[in-house]
Amino acid sequence: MSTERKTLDERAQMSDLDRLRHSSAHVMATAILRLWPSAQFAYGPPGDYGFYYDFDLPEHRVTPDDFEKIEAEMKKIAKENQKFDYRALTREEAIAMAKSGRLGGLTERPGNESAFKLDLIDKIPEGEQISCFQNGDFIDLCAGPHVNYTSKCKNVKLMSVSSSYYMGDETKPQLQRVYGIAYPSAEELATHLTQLEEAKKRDHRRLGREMQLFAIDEKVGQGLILWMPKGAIIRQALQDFISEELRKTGYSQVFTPHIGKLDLYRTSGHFPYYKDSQFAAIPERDALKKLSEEGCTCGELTNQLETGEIEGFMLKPMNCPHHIRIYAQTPKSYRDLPVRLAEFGTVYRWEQSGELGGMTRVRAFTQDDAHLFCTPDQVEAEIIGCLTLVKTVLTTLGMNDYRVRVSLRDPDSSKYVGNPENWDKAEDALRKAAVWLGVPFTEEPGEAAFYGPKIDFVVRDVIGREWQLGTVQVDYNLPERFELEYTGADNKPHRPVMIHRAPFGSMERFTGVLIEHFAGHFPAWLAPEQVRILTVSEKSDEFATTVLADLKAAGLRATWDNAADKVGAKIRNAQLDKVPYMLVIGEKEAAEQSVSVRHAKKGDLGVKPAAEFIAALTAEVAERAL
RNA sequence: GCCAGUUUAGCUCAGUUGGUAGAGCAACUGAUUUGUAAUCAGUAGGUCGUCGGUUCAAGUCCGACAACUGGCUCCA
Repeated sequence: MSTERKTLDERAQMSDLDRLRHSSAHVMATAILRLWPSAQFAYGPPGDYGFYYDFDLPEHRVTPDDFEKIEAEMKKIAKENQKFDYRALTREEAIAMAKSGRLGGLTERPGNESAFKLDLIDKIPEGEQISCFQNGDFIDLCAGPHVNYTSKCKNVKLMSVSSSYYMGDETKPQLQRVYGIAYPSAEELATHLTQLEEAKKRDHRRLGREMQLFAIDEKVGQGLILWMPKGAIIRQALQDFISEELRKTGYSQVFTPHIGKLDLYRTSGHFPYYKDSQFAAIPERDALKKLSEEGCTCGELTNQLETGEIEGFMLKPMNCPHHIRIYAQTPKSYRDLPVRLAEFGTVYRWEQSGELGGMTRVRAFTQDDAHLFCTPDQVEAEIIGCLTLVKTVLTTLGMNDYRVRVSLRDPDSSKYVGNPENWDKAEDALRKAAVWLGVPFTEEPGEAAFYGPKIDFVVRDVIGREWQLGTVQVDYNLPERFELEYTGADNKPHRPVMIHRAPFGSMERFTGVLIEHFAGHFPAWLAPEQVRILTVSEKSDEFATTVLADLKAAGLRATWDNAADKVGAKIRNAQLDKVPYMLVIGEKEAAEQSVSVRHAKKGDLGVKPAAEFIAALTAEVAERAL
């Protein structure tokens, strides 16, 4: 949520829904003031599903226990049907009202001036109309627009309380923030709440545990994913899929260690510049011993590691430097380019503890990484190759709702490395590639990294959340820092361009998003258990044994539920385990060598000869059908 | 890292003003041989997140720490 002031134009275009939500924020502020009159409000915009308001209230910490009270007051205010009145103010009037505590208050509040409102007034450009809105006794500095009456704001529900920094600035004091949702009708509100329940059911953290796909263990460490056998099957299937595509498109696969010398990262510029987001450096054994004998402090050690007086190692925060050194092993000619080095490379980053969550934000993750080294002329074709791969990946998985973000440099800034002509060329290449791709894309000037422009794929999941997954980045910086070269047709040394790309982003985040995308119902090629045989009674055991052996011989992941349960119970269990195919085998099927096929999502698929089913499923898996 | 909330059996949860820790599901054992979403009975399972404090007595009250959840900040 941007805290920048919206222009009047943007405000005039505010949707009816946003008006309702913004007005609901005012109603909530009114309610909170009735309960705690000293509250000082800062900023209360509409959001995706509702609204929030940030405020300072030292006398009371709002907790979810207070929601009932606040909501009751809000309902009362809605019932009072207060009118939202607009009033234009001169800057002097506005400042006077803020100083008296009247802005963002129900009354004048001597000795409790509206400091945030004063600051907001200060931020309103000279010449722009300053205004306030009043509903009942509550007056708030506000450009609007609003709904006409508070009675419109009756379908609201407070959702959570949290904290935020004023203007999103970490150095500013923390405020309390209460989030609520608001809809025009009670039905829409109820629908949204139902959707939230559904979303909870497909939460990858919950499904990951229930389906035993992965675990995060307190003893192992925060943000460190343990892939359990079933999760590992999914990951392996995904890696096989990528590897196959890489072979088809001329990549070379490499392997590199998980650590590298600090000097490597001094050259790449990642150490010590990004040291706060990396695991601490590992000093060399001998250096450590010597320093300890000299009685060296921790601070001195850190210092010497940074300056390079003592050497050490680092868990790799990215794979590029290793790949670069592979490129540099032999002299390259323009005829050798492009060189495409791929690796499922595990990297380690020290994310702040509060940022960790499930599989989507972790401290050790494996990128489906590759680095392409090419001539400036090849950049466009290589980018198109990368985008094709990302598109293939997303299409294969049925993730068709995505947008593409092209991050370009800020033309007014000088922080970028590489020469402007190459930047123009690369940005143009990215733009062309995005057009060629034929999906909606936005250009975002100023969003490029200092080393080059990039394209990100932002995938929208089934419940509307967006995830940044695949990425393709052009890099002029690292080839420079590592002094990479190739010999051109002119027999002179040239500097290659490097492209970083990862279609999944990381195996962890991608799998997490996939779990939610499929709600745990993976297509057969990914499902940890593809088929389960359910026998009706022991009378069919002999045939079931044959079918199981045939399934396994066909390379399918099959099991047999031969417990003494009723078929109904076996189906229920298989269904809860989200096994895509269930084969019911009873005396009838055994007699005709057939299986009664049931699909976890499609239901009853009828009786088929066993051999026919096995052939069909084998084909389905091979073509990675959804 | 910051703010807030949460933490009781593998899972979902109950546990009264402080007085010997409970249910359902799962697991295990036995019986049942069953036809498209739950067969019956029994058994076992807990240092109530960890450490400390108050108290005759702590799952319950207080403190510190940890993990998790929701946000904030961050994501090369």
